Amino acid sequence: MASYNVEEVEERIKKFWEKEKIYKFDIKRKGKIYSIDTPPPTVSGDMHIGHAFSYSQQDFIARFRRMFDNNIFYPFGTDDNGLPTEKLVERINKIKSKEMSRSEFIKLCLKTLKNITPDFIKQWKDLGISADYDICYSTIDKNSQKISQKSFIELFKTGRIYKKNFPSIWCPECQTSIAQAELEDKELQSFFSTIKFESEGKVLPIATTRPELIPACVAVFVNLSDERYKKFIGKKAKVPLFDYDVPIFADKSVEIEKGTGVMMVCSYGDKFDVDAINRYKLEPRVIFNYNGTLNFGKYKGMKILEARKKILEDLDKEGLILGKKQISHFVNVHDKCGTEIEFLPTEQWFIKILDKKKILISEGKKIKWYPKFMYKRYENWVNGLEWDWNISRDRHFGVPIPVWNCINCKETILPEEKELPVDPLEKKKICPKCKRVAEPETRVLDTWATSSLTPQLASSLIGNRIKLPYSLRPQAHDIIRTWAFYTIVKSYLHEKKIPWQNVMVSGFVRLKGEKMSKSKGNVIKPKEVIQKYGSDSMRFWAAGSKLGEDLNYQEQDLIAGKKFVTKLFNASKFVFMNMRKTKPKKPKKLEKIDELFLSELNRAISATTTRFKEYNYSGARLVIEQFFWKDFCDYYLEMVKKRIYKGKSNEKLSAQYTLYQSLLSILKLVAPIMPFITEEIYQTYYRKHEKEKSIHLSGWPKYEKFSEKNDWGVLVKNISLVRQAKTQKQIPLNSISDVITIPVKEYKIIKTYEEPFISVSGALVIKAGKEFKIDFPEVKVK
RNA sequence: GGUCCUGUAAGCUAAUGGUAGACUACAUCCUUGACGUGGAUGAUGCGCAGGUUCGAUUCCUGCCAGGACCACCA
Repeated sequence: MASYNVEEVEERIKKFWEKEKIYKFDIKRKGKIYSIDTPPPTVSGDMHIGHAFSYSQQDFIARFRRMFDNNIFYPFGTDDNGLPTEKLVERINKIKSKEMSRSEFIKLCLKTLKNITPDFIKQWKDLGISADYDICYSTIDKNSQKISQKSFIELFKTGRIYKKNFPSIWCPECQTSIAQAELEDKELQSFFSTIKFESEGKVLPIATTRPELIPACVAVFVNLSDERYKKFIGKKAKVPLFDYDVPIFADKSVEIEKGTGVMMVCSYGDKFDVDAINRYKLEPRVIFNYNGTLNFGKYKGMKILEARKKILEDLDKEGLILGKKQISHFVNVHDKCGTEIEFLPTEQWFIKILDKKKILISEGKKIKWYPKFMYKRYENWVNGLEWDWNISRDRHFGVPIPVWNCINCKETILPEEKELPVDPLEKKKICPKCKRVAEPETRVLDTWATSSLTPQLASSLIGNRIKLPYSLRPQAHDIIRTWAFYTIVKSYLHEKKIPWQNVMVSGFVRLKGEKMSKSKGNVIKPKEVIQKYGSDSMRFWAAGSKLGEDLNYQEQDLIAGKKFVTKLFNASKFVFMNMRKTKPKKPKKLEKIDELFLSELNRAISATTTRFKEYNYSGARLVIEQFFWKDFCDYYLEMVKKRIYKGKSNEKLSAQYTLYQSLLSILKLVAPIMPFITEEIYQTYYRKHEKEKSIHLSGWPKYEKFSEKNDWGVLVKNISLVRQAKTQKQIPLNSISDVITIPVKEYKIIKTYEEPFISVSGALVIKAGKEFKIDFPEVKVK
């Protein structure tokens, strides 16, 4: 152990942990179980820095709890179900899923996943995430499919799940319906064109950003109190270019000031149109195919944007455009692909949730959110819900909806539980009523319908021994409206329970205040950071900001962690350089200064423990950092050095005992944040004297009441004054000083610790006086 | 438009109703038997305006700036 080789040590320690199964969950271990509903990362090529950030933060808590509570359930999972995986597989294999059969594509997905998942998970191991990787699920594995399908069947049987033909949010790119939670805003440049509609020979101008919807127009709305258009109410309007009539209604939702004050209702431009068409029982004119092309006339087959351009040209030719201006506005897009969404009438499966908004809010309130304000985001989301949860997706790769439909009698046929998991496409079912072959449901479940069951998925791997609520759900704030929300929904609907007692919500990593994204090209790869600085440093960095706060990434911040590792390494080397061969027993009488330092240690343990318990890992880091570097290294070590070198045996033993114990405690306090270096030091110096085979399995340091006296502070202050004086005089810190005068009030305290004080200050005489003063021997001028 | 979060040194980040503390960078000095990948010292800071208070960086209100989420987007 000459100098600390980060790469070599971390690799070796990692192997040690795996070989010794340090993080293996054992239900028989003593102590209350602390259970964590670990987030399953979406499988992709590389870990994102945001992952490194938030998984480190949850691992601090996991490691703290492992040492504190003794028994921790910390499973691992991967999310590889649904669109992101499909897209990844398409990219890797350079194919299009819709051009393959479902079973072919699924096979390819599973094969691709098998190839890339191990390397992906390895990055979590490299970071030192202390999950039990043997308790590992994938959201697409057979067991997960079974549990997810079982959930569907249960909810269907209780009437929570229904099927409805309804204009739903549709992504023309992914060609599937999606849920409200999957919408995102995107700013787009667009033309706001005023189009000439007519009614009885008079002009009715309508402004729109979506002229391609003109042929889908089924009504025109004006405001009842709008003097300009009042006279048209009840009459017909002629739709330009397409030459058919639509009714003109008065509707109070029309804002007089907006656009021209006249609006067209199309099937379907937005949620408002859906609502309006229902209210007035209008016959929709659906002009889009599922793939986002138009379905009629000369525009047939054109993509929406293409058709928009063409229709504008045609309108222009006919002199039907009254005005045109460029605007930028926000539109709803699909969060996975950024495509503008449409509303298309399709038959979809829904979980009814709108009637449970109130209770879902009160369920959310029962959970402790860290930081607290994150609860508000949940509440806002639930309050703003306008759709039931659409759980069907027209995709290939996902958990199949376990249903057959009888076309004849409309009966929905469910599988038996023992048949699960089942792919209806692969199995024939006969309608029990009509005795005819039923049609298999072709769609799959929304990926959240499965990942909202992560507590059950993980628990199922150990015989369902972990019950709701779990102790902790760690996650980032972007998925409060999805993962957190849906998990609360399912736990309530199935068990009438909250899924977890606590939620800790991490912030985001930013770069110069900006969100990192591939498109901006400002992505930092944790792999490379770890290679350069080590996992301990990476984790130390992740502990640098409060829970829930975003953190600006800058490479120089990694230096602090790296230095801290070196310091721990060197301090430990020093301590054991002067240690006896056997474990130093507690002497009958401790030196005063050792006693004082142990009491300071007590204080630090107490502060760290409190902070970790409150998920305040950054506060904990601050305390330990300060205590180890300043109090332990800069002051205590300096004070005991000489005694260690040449003290009498009992004096020496007192120092050795104190050093041994306090360093061990410090290492334990640091262990949740820096698991590698602390394990390395533990194995090198402590293992032969201590019974636990890993520091991470050792008990959290205990603390007792400590005195409120501030002797340590006084001592530190005076030593600091001595150093200040020497620095000002530009002389070495170990130089001798003649007389040090201490203020009367503090003199008594210093006198109590005279030996260590003299040892550090090099004073020949200490005396009481009015104020602090230091005299140096006269230096003869050459 | 609504809800929420954040504004502290050059950068990053704490605590606090009473002298604002680390870290990185910077400057000066110190090579002493753990560590120069070190030690010591130093300089620079509470977004703006009111209010409550003996006293506000902290509590309240407004404003400004940044961010998140939602709504609207004819």
